Amino acid sequence: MADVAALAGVSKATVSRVLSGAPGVSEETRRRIKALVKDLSYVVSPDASRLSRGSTGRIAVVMPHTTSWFYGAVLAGVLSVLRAEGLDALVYQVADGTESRTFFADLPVQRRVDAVIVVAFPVTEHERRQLDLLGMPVVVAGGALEHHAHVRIDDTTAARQAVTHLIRSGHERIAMINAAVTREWPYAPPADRLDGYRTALEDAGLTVDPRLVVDLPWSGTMGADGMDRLLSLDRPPTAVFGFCDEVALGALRSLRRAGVSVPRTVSVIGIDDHPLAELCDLTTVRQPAEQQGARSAHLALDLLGGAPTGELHVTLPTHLVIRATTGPPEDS
Amino acid sequence: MADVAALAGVSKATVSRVLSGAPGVSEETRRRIKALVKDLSYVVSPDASRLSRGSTGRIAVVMPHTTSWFYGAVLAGVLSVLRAEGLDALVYQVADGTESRTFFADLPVQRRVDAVIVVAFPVTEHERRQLDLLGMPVVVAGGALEHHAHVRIDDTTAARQAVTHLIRSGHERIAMINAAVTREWPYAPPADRLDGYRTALEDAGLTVDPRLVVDLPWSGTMGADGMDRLLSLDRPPTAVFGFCDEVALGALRSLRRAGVSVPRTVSVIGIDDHPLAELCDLTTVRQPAEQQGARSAHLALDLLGGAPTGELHVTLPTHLVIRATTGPPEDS
DNA sequence: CTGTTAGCGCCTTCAT
DNA sequence: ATGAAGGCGCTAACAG
Repeated sequence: MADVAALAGVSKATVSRVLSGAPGVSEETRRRIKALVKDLSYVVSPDASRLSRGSTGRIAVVMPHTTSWFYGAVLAGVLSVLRAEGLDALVYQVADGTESRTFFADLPVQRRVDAVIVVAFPVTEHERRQLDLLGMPVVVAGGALEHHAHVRIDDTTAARQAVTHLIRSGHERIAMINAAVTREWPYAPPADRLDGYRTALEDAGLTVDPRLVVDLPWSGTMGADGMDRLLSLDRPPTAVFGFCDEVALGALRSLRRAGVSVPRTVSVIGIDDHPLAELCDLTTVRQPAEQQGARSAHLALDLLGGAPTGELHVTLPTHLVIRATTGPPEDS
Repeated sequence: MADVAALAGVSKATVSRVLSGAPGVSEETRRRIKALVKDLSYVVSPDASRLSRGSTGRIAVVMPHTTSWFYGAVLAGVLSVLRAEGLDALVYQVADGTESRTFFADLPVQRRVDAVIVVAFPVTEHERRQLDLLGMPVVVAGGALEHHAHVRIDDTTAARQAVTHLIRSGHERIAMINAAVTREWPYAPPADRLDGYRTALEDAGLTVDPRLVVDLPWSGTMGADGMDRLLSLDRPPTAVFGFCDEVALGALRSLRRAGVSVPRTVSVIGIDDHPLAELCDLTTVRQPAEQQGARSAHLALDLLGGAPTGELHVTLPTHLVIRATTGPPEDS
């Protein structure tokens, strides 16, 4: 910048003003400096700028992993909003317990970012306190956290929408394959979807048969495993509600391999509307993943702006998407 | 840091030495300062540190989108390596033509990072030149770029593995549903997979029937659309090779809806080994996405270290994964 | 409107 | 082994 100033015959201050669009520079010198800057293809050093300005111009996105659709979509939403605002995103992947421990112990985001967006992450009480003493805005996408802004869906409602659809189709023996929430697959509050399943049944005057609820730790094939278990029952269910689409797709595999007709003999429904759900003709409840990311980013920006103008706790709606894996039960 | 120095009764220089692990400090003062630092839970400002040191401690990851499995997996690989090295990742999503244009015009990564990892991105000649004048290491993951390091698979070979598997199973009328590469879905070199398809057929003494090659611009359902087209042929193929798993899964949907038995009447194969391929029992050729990310990150680190010790052009192997969507043709 | 003067927080010679 | 001083590149008061 010193060079530019010298070549333009002005002071660094003036160049700085031009580059930051600050007022108080004559149109003419402004034009001259701009031309020179373009000529030299000069760009300011954000770090130096931030050092003296105070803010980093970056925000951290913390997620357990980046591979599955949900996290990718949330990230996409965050990025598109931040880019528009000229902010950079630092992505931190905090997968297993070890990484989580060191992350919250070292808090590597300290002094590196102006705000943190935590994506669908089960935060312990201790970790929450760590987050608090970070002293910067924290917003949660796809979950909730005491004392902090968040954007999410209502998991209980989503589950009810799914199960109610099955009930309305005439089903009475409805099973649920539930994912025990772990560090590796934490993307919904532990019990919300199960609660939705239960209340939907109860509201319809149906009883909850504990044998029809399969609880498994997350794995790529847990949906298939869960379905196998259900198929080995004396009286298998006529419909299955999967914790999420990936679980439901796993259930479909077991049914296909077992030669069970879908939806004639067994109906299957999930939650998410994963892109591949469409290709598998899976009935599901859609949740807006990208929007959750985008709204979180907006919330973070608001918080940064100092004026939390809107609501700090956003719940986005979910919608039933009926495809080909659900239908009336065989004997009805 | 000034505070720490004052409280410890030493100079900032000493504190700095301790914090950066530099030699020339007595064990005793070192211990004392460390304790104090922990007490105050003080951390250095990376920005300030970098300002005076010169490097940013960050590297940029540029990808067309973050939603699909491949990109997420590559990102995961990159992140795990960088984290181990204490480097931060700035993620840039450059989706459509407009974003791409502004990205390469403004080069927002300038002065913000020490190196750039470009993920599976079709770079034009002009853009390549822009990248060159960035003056920092650029490595390509999942693709190749003149003058730059890269990590990828051999797409031609992968396609040959897939098609050869079909040929060995006895198929002769083998179709390909090819994704016309676009900005939105650029994750393989335009013609490589098609070439692999062709040479595999030719090597087996089979003729390439142009009617069996469907070229469609990328979309979520292009696999299904392509399959519909193939099914409407006078003599439909007995096997279909999809550009990638998502295309193959789309083909499966069309076959299922049309009541065509798989693999009895038509076999289907893809490339990727997408996590859901397993749930759909899809035969495919696996490519190591996460590894491509990890290796790219290592390459970037090497380049940063100044000593490009290893090979700068890495090609990772792919493997056939046989599942349930391929088998011998009906009449053989 | 423009230039001068201080820092921002840290690292790095060079002395001591 | 430690301290003092200068500078990294830029912005933010103040002056003019």
